[in-house]
Amino acid sequence: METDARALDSAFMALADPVRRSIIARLSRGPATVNELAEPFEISKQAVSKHIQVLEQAELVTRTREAQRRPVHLNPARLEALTAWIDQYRLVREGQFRSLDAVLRPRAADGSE
Amino acid sequence: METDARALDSAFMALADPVRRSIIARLSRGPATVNELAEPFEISKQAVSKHIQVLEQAELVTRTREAQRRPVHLNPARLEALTAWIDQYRLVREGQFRSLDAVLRPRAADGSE
DNA sequence: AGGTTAAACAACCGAAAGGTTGATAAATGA
DNA sequence: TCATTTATCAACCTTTCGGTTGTTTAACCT
Repeated sequence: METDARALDSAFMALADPVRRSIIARLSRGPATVNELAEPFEISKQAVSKHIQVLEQAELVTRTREAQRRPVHLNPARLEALTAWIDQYRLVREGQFRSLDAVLRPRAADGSE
Repeated sequence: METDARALDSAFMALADPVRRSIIARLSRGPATVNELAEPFEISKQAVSKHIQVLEQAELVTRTREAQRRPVHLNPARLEALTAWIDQYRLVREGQFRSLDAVLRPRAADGSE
């Protein structure tokens, strides 16, 4: 399954921040509201809200509605897409040879993703 | 076992760019010089050189010296560190439905997986 | 030595990231 | 109805990113 380049851009970028990774870690234990997610951090709730928007645009999390709250849920499928991308190079490298790569990735030679 | 936060910052950030991911893809087929890496792109060689510096600081690649050339090599160990980070949350999530979700949403129906 | 090739260094620019404060919207509940 | 809770929207500011062009450094080859 070929993941779109923009999707990878936004997902990797979203994970390139300790606050957002911490939010992911928290959500792996179950959904949480913005207030709950903001609590451990020194920064403002608005800042955390922005971080959640970044994660949402990257489709790493989704949100539902419940009264005034908007619980945030982890989307493990996106995380899998990232490991899938990484693994294709991590694993290919094991064999170290171009021929193996040709077998695994019968594609153009210019490093398309 | 906990990878340093700064290392994750720089590594995920480095992968959040299509040019740099393409360079990783190319290097998975073996080392290459800056000129070779720059060739497929429209941007200047200096720009590619900067991209390589970003990858190098993230320790996703290393460089050796060979006459005037400075071949760039992939560092698969860093890629593994990233999948290791992702996997700890991707896998934990499998069994998670209770906790806050059950408390906050007695009539849950999200079907996001 | 002089010329060529490979690549980094440096200064600069526009756009985007990450933060702030203040105002607003939406649903709840007294 | 009206205050409260929850969270977003809107400006704004500063720093970083990704790109440019121009200038050096470093090693090679006659």
